Amino acid sequence: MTEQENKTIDKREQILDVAEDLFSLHGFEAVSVREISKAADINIAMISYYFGSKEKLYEEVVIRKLTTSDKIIDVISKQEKYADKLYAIIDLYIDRFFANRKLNNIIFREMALGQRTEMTELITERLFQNFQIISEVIKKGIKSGEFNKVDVELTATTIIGTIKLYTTSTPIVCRILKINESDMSYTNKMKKRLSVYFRELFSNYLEIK
Amino acid sequence: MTEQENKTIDKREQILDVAEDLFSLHGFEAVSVREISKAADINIAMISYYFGSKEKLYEEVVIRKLTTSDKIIDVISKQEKYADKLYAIIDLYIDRFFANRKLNNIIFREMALGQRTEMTELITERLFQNFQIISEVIKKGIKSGEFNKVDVELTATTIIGTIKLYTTSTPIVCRILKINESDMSYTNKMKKRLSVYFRELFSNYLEIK
DNA sequence: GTCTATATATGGATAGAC
DNA sequence: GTCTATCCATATATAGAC
Repeated sequence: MTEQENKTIDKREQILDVAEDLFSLHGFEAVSVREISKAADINIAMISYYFGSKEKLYEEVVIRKLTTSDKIIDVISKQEKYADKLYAIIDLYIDRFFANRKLNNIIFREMALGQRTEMTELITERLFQNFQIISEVIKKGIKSGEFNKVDVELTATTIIGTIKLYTTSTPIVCRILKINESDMSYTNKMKKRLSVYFRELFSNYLEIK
Repeated sequence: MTEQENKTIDKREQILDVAEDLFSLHGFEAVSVREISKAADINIAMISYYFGSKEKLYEEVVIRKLTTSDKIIDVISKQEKYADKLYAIIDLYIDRFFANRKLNNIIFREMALGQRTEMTELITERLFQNFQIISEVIKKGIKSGEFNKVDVELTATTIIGTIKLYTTSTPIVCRILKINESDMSYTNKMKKRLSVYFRELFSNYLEIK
């Protein structure tokens, strides 16, 4: 790879990062390519040059992180008990949701709009896989006799729904937990607290004592 | 009230209903006043006439349903056990979230944007009240010895988070539950299922046996 | 690859006739 | 209250010079 090619990729990534920030903060329609070009410190024409259009840029912002390969199977296989498998997945999802907060904002807004496009199909597919993984573990746990017979789908949505609320509705969550919104140091404490909470919740609901 | 006044109120309400639909479907920025006026079958100039601006119209769409008085206190007081109080609140919230699906879409999108405006303050305040009511019941239940000592705030967010996922991420939920998205008859079944699920979940987690 | 200048469309809002 | 016509700001996208 030549230095020039490297530079080009950097520029592209730089634009994508800035765009992700802005789209996450204000939504697709509210952000202009002018803003993006200004924030990314590039000429406005470069966005058309690199991506073709604002819409294509938006799609690439979403898709680039959606297609990263999954190492979740490894995480699961390391644990013997189904409960531990589940908790390992939950911890992984907590990490991911907090790390990809911005992208999640974009994704779930797109979901809420509920318009069928190529992109929403891709997102739905991806989120569905997450649910499938959780559901599978719970189902197998039930079959093995380790878990109670519970509503598998709703249990899975409780996990996603609760974590999602924490990463996409910051103002209200900060209000509830009496945290200063500008103080982002709470993230780690929050992740730990969520992790502990799910263990307590499901050790009562799921695990047969 | 004269007939003319009545007609005016109807027109206003009509515009507000149509606007709520469109804002919920596409978001504030993506909807033009031209679209709204067309869909509401009124002249475009009437929106300025009635509301002053697009933004004011948007605010009124949100605020009009946010200021309805609460009968939640009645619902709680009818129940003796804290568990039954909690389940009564949950059922009420399930009803409300499903009934106000469109508005919730708008509200939580506004939350996700996380920009401090007069309106978001109002929304945050309102949502916070919901959390407070749930939290209070759980706290009192713990104090009375009826409930286990749990993470009160996270338990409350699980309730809201799970219900919210069902009403704001329809495509993925339909996918999970293997429901046809266009078939809206599932709503009642879904509400019942959620209600039963929360009872099972919390009878294990909260209630001391 | 990078820039300026511009074509073109669409948006919100309102002046002024009725 | 209702409408048409129009103003003006801002948007995306691109042609063409360098």
